[in-house]
Amino acid sequence: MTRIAMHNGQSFDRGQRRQAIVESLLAEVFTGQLRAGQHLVTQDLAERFGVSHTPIREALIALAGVGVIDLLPNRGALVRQVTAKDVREVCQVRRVLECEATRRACGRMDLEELEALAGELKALLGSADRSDPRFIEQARALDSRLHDLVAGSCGNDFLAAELSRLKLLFRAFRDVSWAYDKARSDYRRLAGECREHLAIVEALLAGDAKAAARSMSQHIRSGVKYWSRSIPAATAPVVRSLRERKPASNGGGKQR
Amino acid sequence: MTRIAMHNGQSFDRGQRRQAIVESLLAEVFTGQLRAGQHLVTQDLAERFGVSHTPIREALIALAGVGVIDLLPNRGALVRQVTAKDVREVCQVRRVLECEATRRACGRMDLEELEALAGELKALLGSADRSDPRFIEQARALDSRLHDLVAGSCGNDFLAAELSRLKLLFRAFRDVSWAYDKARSDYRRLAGECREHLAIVEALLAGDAKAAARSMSQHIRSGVKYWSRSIPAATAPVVRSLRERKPASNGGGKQR
DNA sequence: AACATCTTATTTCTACAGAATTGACAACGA
DNA sequence: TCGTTGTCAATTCTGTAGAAATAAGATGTT
Repeated sequence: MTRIAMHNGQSFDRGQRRQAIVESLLAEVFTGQLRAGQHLVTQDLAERFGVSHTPIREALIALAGVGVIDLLPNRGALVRQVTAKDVREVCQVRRVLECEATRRACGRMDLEELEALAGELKALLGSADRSDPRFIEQARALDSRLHDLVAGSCGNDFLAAELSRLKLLFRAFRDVSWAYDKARSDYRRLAGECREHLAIVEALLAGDAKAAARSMSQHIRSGVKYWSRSIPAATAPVVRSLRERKPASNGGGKQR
Repeated sequence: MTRIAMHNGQSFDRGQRRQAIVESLLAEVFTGQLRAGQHLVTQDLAERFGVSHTPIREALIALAGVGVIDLLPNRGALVRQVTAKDVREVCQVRRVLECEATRRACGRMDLEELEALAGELKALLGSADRSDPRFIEQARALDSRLHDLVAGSCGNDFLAAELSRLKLLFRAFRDVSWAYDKARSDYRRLAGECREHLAIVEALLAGDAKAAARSMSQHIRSGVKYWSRSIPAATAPVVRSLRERKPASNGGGKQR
């Protein structure tokens, strides 16, 4: 029996390898171990994961479907170049969908969960030491919880799935462009985010769908504004030695 | 040199096969040759396309990424069951995004193209014989042109790509549920659609983004309302055992 | 540059190991 | 007797590995 070791130490059996590799590679994109523009060579990955190149190839096809890499016929896979424009565009779409989800979720959400979120957000805002690494961690966790709660309560599974895909893309893009520049985890921004989150949660608690959607829109807008300042510099220097060529369309991949 | 023959008679060389197979299978889903719930067997497909099962597998992975089939580990691929709920959910998302695209496109669009569309829509509405098969054809063509024009002019490539993906899904769902029931190509509905299209185009010509988005929203809403009536009946009876057996003695018996 | 050749990497094929399902058949209970 | 249930071998299909085919890029020569 063959098993493969993944980033998280788990191993997987036959029939689960592709998925395991997909997740592992995603994690590597998030952490910046795989950089934008980088050429992924199937043979190398195969050796690294201790499998043949077949499941690697399949994982790459799946990743292209998510939109994290580009597949060029006969020339392999590239971690997607991310321009500020890409991030802006993804965020515009995300904003529209998050707002819709917020409107739909309003009034159908678990109030206890919302109250708990509100409480934790307030506690976090009141806490003295914002440079505590745990502050960052908690802020991110709360962000995830809020967005997941909204998506899960919007009553539209397809919408929820789309949002989780966009979140994934957004995270990948953001983290790739950040890998070089840790200083960006800027505390003022995080506190601002908390306040935005709180505004959303309070509108949701009040059952005011319009206000909640407005707050959500504002929240994402200010995020875009913030990130887009940091992105162009990070994406510029990546040289692409491959000749530019058209057929960007893989199976389900986004064309850009 | 190996080439494979596709549904449309084209053939493709190495490096384009997966894409070709994806498109071919998509077309078969559209036309109802592949029905919801049907089990896709890689070997059969491989023989049918005259390739080994490797590129077939890859195509199936890509199709799963698009959302047209489900992939069950160690148990192959199923053409997705489509419930009325699925269609509703996809349409909700599509409505939100189409409206956003409409708002963004408003004022940046090619006025000549819009005028031309308006003219053709009016001509179509005025034409006497609505049961002419060409009426249907033209109505659909104009629908495509309008939505493509909006998507292409919205200034957000990612949004445009998302819309084209949703359109694909929507078409797949609609056509699968229709394959049995041709009578659904109902002329009154088509004429109504034309009027909705005309309203959108006129608002766009007037540069009234709000009105255009509202018309677009109305257009998609009325579409959903219409389709969702026809879908439950079509999706209910498609239960079948996972495995479809070939007649042992006669190799000529086509698998449907 | 233009061309021929070499090298590397991708794509496809073939073969086989492991899952899942079928179908036969026996044991059991009504 | 009939129908149900459980077991097991046979079959079919999926998933992976490894080899073969071929395309793209690199190198070297003129």
